[in-house]
Amino acid sequence: MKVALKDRPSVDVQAGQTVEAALSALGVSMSADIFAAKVNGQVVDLSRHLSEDATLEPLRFDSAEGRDVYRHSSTHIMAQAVKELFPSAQLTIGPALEDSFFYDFSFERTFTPEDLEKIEARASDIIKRNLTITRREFTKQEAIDFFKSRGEAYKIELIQGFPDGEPISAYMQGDFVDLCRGPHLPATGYVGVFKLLNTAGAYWRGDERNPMLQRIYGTSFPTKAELDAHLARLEEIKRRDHRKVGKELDLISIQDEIGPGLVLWHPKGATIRLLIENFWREQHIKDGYELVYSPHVARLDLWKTSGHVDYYRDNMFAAMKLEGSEYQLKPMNCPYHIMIYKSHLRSYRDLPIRYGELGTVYRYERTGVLHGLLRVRGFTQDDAHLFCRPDQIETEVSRVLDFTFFILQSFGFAEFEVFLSTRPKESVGADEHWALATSALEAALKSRNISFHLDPGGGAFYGPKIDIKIKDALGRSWQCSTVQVDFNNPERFELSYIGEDGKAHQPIMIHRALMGSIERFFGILIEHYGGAFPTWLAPVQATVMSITDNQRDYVSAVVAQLKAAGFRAEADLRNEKIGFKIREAEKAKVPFMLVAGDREVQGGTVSVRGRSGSNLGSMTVAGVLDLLRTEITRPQRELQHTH
RNA sequence: GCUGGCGUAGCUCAAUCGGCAGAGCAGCGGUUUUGUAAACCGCAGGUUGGAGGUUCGAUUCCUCUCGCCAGCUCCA
Repeated sequence: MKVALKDRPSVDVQAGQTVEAALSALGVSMSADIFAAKVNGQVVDLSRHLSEDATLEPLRFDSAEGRDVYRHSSTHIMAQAVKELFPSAQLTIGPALEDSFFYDFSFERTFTPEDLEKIEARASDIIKRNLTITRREFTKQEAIDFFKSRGEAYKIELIQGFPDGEPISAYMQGDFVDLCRGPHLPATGYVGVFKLLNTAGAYWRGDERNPMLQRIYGTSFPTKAELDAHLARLEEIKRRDHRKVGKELDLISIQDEIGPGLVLWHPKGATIRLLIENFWREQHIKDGYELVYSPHVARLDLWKTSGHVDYYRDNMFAAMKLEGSEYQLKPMNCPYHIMIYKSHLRSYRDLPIRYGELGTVYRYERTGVLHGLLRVRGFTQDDAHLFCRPDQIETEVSRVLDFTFFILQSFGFAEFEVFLSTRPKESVGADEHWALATSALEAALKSRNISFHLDPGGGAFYGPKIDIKIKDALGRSWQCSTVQVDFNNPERFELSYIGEDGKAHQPIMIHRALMGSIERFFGILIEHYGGAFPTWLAPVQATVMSITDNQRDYVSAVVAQLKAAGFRAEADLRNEKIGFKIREAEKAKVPFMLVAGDREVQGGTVSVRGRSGSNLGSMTVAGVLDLLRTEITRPQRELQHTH
C-alpha cells in the first residue's frame, strides 16, 4: 500500500497501518501538535486504519479543519464533565463553531454560574486524566440499544433519523460515550486550556415547537496566550459595541417612550448620516440612476398585487383603516418604483431605467430579534430597482457589482465574500427565466473575476441573487449588499415595454441595495472604526482650543476660517486646562485638535495634535486646510467602470 | 414569540437579613487663566421602569406588565 504527503513521493507501508504510523513512516515527527489528519481529502482520526493508497496531510491547530477537531473534542470533554456532575442531564448535540463550541443539554433545572465553575474545573480535570479517545462502530439497532441502556433519549431520536444499513459511530473517553461522526483528538490531554463562556436557551433541533434545551458555550486553545488573545478580542468587540459607542458619542438613541427598534438620530449621528446619504446620492446620479421618493403608506391593494400580503404579512405592521379602505405602512419600496415605471408607456430605447431611493420602511420584527441598530423596526434602505431587457441583465449586474465594491470601499471596507444563491424549493417562475437570470449573474461575477461561493437553493422566491458580505476591522463578516433578479413582480404588475418589433415585452427587474439599511450599515461602521470615523465622516473634524482667555478672538477666527473652507470645526473656549480639553476631544474621537496659546497667536499658527496623541507640530491655518483636504480624499472616492 | 439574566440620578455603578436610597463622572454656582488624556470648593439631582400584592415598613419578597441583554427562531 502506498502513502504519501501532498506533493511528495510515496512510501510503501503495510496495509492496515494506522494513520499515525503512516505519518511516522513518511518522516512526520508525531509531536502533540499533530492530532488528526486528512486522508484523501477526508478528515480522520490518527488511529484510523488505512486500507488503500492514500495522500496524507497532518492536521494541527493552525488549520480550520484542525481547530474543528480540537473544539469538537473539547465539547465532548465539557459534556463528560456535565454528565459526571449531573448524571440526569441528557446529551443532545455539541458541535464546534468558528472559534468556540457549544453543547446542548436537557436538564431539569438551569445551570447556575456556580455549576459552570464546577463544570469548568471538572473539564480541566478530565484533560489532566488524559483519557484515550476511541472510536466504536455500531449497527443502527446496536446503537439504539446501546443509547437506550444509557438513557439518552435524544441520541436515540437522532439515530432513528439516520439511514438504515450504514454503520453508526460513537466516541468514548473513560466512561463517557457520545454518538458522534468524529473525528477526534487521540486523548483528552491534547487540549491545552479550556474555558466556559456563557449559557443560553436553544430549541431542540432549532425548532421553536420543540422543548428548550440549555446550551453551554465554551472555547479552548493550545496555550493560555492564545486563549488570552481570543478573550482580548472579545473585549475589543465589547468596547466597540455600537450601542455603547453610539451612546458615548451621542450619535443615536433608542428609547422606551418611542418604541423598540425605532431610532432617534442625534445631531452628530445625523451629521454622519447626511454625509453618507449625500455621497450616496451624488454617486448614484453620476452612475446613471434617477432618484425618486415614495410615501410611507399605500393602499393595502397595492401590497396584495405585489404579493407582500401573501408572502410577507408576518413581517408587516398591521394595516390601518381609513375612509373605508385599508392602508399599509410600507415594508419595501419596490411597488412604488414599479408604479413610477408604469406611469407611462416605455420603449426598449428607455431601458435600462434605474430608480434609486433612500426609502424608509417599517417591518414588524419579533421583540427578541431586535438588536441596537443592527436589527430595527424602522429603517432606511439604500434601495434601487433597475428595469431592463433580458439581454441587459448581465451588463446591469456587472455595473451594479462595480458600483457596490466602489461604494463599500469608500467607507473603508476592503475584504468581501460573495455568494450566488440559486432557485429555492418554494419559488415562482418558469425554469428558463431562472436559468437565464442565474447564468447572467454568474457571467457578471466571472466578467469581474470575482470569486464566489454557491448557495444552492438560497435565492429569493422570485429570483436568484448575489449577496456580498463585508469584513470589518475585527474580521467579522456582515451581509449588507444584495442584488436580486425578479421576474415575478413584472408579471404581477403586468409591466411592459414596446420592443423594436412594435410589440409589448416584459422587462426584468433587478432589486439592489448596497449598504442594505442605513441604520445597520451605520452600526457596522461604528464598530469597524470603534467610533473613530475617518475625517470625511467625522461629525467634528477639528476642535480649536484656547490655552487662556487671551486667545479667544484668535481661536474664533481660526474656526471661522475652517468653516468657511467647508470643514466641521468647533471652538473650545472654556475656562479649563488644555489637558482637560484634549481629553474631552479624544473621548469624542475628534480627528484633529488645534491648540492656540500666545505663541501660536504671535506666529499666526496652531499646534496640531492628531487623534490618539500624534504631534504634528505647528502649522499655519493654510497648512491645516491642506492637511484636512488631503485627509478627506482618502480613500480614493471615484468610481471607474471596468468596461 | 421562546429560555435565562437584568432594569437604582443624564452616564457608570453601590446600598449586609426587608429598616432613613449613596458614590464618581456629567450639570449648575464660585475660585483658578491654565501648554497636549481629568485643577479646587460648593450646590442641586430619585415616585428605585410601570401597576398591583404581602408587611408596621419593600430598591430588597410575590404576581402582572413594559423594556434591555445573551442566545434560539427569523432577518437588511
